Amino acid sequence: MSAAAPRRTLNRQVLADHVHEELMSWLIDGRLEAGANLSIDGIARDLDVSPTPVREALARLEHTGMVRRVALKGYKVAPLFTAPELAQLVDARLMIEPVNAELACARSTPQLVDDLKQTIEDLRHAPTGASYAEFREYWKADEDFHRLIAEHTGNPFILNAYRTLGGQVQRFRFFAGLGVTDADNAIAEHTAILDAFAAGDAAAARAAMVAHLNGVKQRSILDSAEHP
Amino acid sequence: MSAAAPRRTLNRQVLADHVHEELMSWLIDGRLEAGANLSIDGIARDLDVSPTPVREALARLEHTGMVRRVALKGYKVAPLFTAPELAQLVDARLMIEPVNAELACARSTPQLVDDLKQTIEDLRHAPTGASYAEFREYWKADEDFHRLIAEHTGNPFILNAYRTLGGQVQRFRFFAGLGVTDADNAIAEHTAILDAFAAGDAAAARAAMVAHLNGVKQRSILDSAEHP
DNA sequence: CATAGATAAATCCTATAGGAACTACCGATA
DNA sequence: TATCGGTAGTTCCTATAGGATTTATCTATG
Repeated sequence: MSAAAPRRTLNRQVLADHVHEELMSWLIDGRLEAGANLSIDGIARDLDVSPTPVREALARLEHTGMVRRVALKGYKVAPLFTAPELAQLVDARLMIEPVNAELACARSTPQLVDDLKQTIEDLRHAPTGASYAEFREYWKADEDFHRLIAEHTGNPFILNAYRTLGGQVQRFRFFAGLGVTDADNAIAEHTAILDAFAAGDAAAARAAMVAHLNGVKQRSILDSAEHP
Repeated sequence: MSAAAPRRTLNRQVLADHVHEELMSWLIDGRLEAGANLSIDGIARDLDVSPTPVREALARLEHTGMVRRVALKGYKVAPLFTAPELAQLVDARLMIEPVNAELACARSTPQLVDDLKQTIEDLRHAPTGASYAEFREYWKADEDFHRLIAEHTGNPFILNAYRTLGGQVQRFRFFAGLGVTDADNAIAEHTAILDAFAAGDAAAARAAMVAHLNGVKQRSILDSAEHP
């Protein structure tokens, strides 16, 4: 690149971050087929970037489970979940999130209740169309609700464990297409959890979270049966 | 590098993997001070490698929590744990591992029982000296015990969540220096868990794991009070 | 016709070059 | 003396070059 001028000299931001976000959005939106090869050079060409930042972005992405790496072979998009895997994912969430709800409720603040209420409002108003952009708004509101609770446990390790699951949740939700089908259920169940928070009833919060996740589990299994 | 011949032409393995393991061992062994700058170029010089694989290794390492990154600033060794953080870490383990014990016990096999017994043997025979090499043997036996159980839940997401914690456990264990002080307790408590597995009593396995982790929590707090 | 070998392309991986920003230090000037 | 400015060094970040290996294609031979 001695003839052509450098493309981004004043753009004081890390290119690898941009690549990372771009790939993330491709993966969440399902623009990439499961099992597809993620060629480093190819992505670099597509994004008009050198392979170096692509390499770094993929390395960061690997631990989310959305991308698999084989040494000296390259990266691939991880395969889609099977129905049993969907159930297992919710089982793992059932291990963590009810405790989160109980802990967060015990340390709840009016601010938290307001924030949670806001995510439910967002959920209610988010379009449930099939478009990826729309779907993402819905997903974000849903994710925010659960993440806020995880953050309010006050335990960073728990939050980290929840995040580890969350990376997978993204793909799971897209795959199952729940954003379109179970909005009413999700809003009702989130509201039940919120009510427990507002009342300061930690045991009820825990129970409501269990009920919610069991609902998610059942509905996702049904959905995945319809879309083999 | 046109004059000097390429250093590793036949070495058919990824250099970034080697750098990754090397950094990991530096971090676990405590050879790196907390808060120290991890200069990409500097590490490259030290390991006689170009910055590219170092960059990739650090990107992979970031999610373990042992290393922090600030865009355009570089990487630093994460600060050591405080006593409340140690307690929180065990709290997070208490959320996951008792369930693991219950699930794994329900699906237990003679093979698993044998493997667990072996880790206890290793624990018993591992030197408890202050040398890093010795300490690592002890830590590995301990880690194997807990990981085997997590693997036998049959739920890859749970295993993943446990691993997320595990990355932190490494530093925690080194920091607190438990490997030297509580070997007898750990062996006894692991044996109690093993007995429950051998008897096929899932509830007892769960209870024994709770007791073990509570023991770890108390002892680590005591230790960290002694070594401020 | 089928198969073996060679050529070309794609790919991963590492090294190197160089730009931009920050830091430290040192000398010159008000 | 104190402050300002410049220079060298370090560091992060990205681009580019090139080696090694695999894959695909195509040709030549049995």
